[in-house]
Amino acid sequence: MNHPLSLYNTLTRTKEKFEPLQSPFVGLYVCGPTVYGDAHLGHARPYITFDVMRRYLHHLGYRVRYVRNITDVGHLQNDADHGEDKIQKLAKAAQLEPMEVVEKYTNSFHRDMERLNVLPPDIEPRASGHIIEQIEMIQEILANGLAYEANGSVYFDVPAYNKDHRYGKLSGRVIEDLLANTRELEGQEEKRSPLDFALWKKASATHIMRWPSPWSDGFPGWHLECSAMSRKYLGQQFDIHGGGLDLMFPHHECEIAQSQASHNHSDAARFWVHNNLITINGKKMGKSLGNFITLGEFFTGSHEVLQQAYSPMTVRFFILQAHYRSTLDFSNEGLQAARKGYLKVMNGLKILNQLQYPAGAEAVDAKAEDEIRKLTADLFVPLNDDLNTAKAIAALFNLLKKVNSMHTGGFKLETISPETFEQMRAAYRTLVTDILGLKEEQTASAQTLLEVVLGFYKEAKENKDYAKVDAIRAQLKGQGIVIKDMKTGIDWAYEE
RNA sequence: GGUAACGUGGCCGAGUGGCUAGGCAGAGCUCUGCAAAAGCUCGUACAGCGGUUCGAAUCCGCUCGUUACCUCCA
Repeated sequence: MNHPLSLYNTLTRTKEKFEPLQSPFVGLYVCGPTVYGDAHLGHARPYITFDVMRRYLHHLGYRVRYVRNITDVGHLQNDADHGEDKIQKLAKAAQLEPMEVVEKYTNSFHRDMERLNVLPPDIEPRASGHIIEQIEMIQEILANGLAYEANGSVYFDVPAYNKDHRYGKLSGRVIEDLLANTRELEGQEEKRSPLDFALWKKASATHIMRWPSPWSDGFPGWHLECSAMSRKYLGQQFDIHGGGLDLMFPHHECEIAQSQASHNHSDAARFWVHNNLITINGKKMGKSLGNFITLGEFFTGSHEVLQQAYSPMTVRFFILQAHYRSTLDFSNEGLQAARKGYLKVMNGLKILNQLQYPAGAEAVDAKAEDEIRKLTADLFVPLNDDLNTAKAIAALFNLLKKVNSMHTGGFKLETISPETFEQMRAAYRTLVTDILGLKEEQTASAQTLLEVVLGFYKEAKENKDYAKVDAIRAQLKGQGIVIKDMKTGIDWAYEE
């Protein structure tokens, strides 16, 4: 596969040319949601980011297997919940079965993702469905002498592992520094070192999410599922592992250690890719901070800080207008700007679909031809540089100016060749719909009705019945549609 | 405290040594029955102070400020 795609690899802290282990196949694993609450804007970022990555890899000709898990068991807490499972806690409070909670929020997550036009992963494994694989992995690590059992629980032996491998290589941590800053926490007396983390945790008598194992009735440690499931579906070594920056330590660090300790393959994934966080008033949007806005609230506008509802495509565009490794600050102004930008891009797509190359009128001007060819080529260049969607969108706007001029007649279509025209049209469509994953939010039937109304408008206009003309215009404006009277005809556009 | 980042014009946000990023907002013009849309034009930038260089938003140092991870979190 000959292409110039490079990605920033957290492991090496550099951009590296992307080469799959077994071209044309690409294995991509992304840490999925913990399903105990509705997804918020912060969750949308990794899933949109890696959705675009997956779409772009596909565009380049790779055959991608995209695996994104559902975490539905076992996230231990060491704080006020005293080791209770989050899902279990919520279930008790609501008098629900834990799996009922899991199902509810899994469904809600899927709905949100669908609205955001995030394609479903090829495999979406659940942690609860892979207990056996996780137990197997623990046994392997035990056999290699890098874990130990204590009172029915099993812990990963970080200091032992660190003798031959470097625990902390991904996040740049040094074990001595970590030890020097460890706090005394409750329930850790079973551990030999405070850095050790649970592979299997014995369930207390009241803990209802539990599975049998060689060591106790209990549940797997929270880093283990990703290691076990990525190996099962992508192999011991695969191409790309993605997730949020906040998962880098300890989650991904532990994944690397577990994989190395169980099957002796360095790093599990060759590329470790991390998206940055979404902030609100400069602070990370997160569950624990209580400063999050759910995606559902965005779509309906039902949150006090939202000045209006923001559609799924507005949210998607907002996220894509920043590079995935930069923090992105939420603001109403930013969302409103994104909304206008999105509509502008979609209006361009509509225009492009209508444009027809004038038959037999070819009068190619070398300068115009070069200009369009260059603007078209520029569309994809930024994506090869670590998936810079922000820059690609900027390039899109530059081309869009020309497209709009073609539509209004300022740029004569015949000054470029039919081939250049078709290439431009195809490139614009491909970038917008296939790669960036932006789609029309208006239904097709509504558009058909609109054409009918425009017929009446045209008629009133020809009769100089301006009262009717203005009335139709006002009515449509109320629906977010504006009418454009141009020399070349009547058209409509989404009100930006 | 340790580790990792960041600080760009009214707002958002690209940019890893020289070539207009882009969007939103604002001003003007063209077009128009009036509009709208679109196009064209315009303005205030690179936290501060030093340094390297023919040349720095971009490299180095210091100062100030902000954030993230180290504890569940995308």
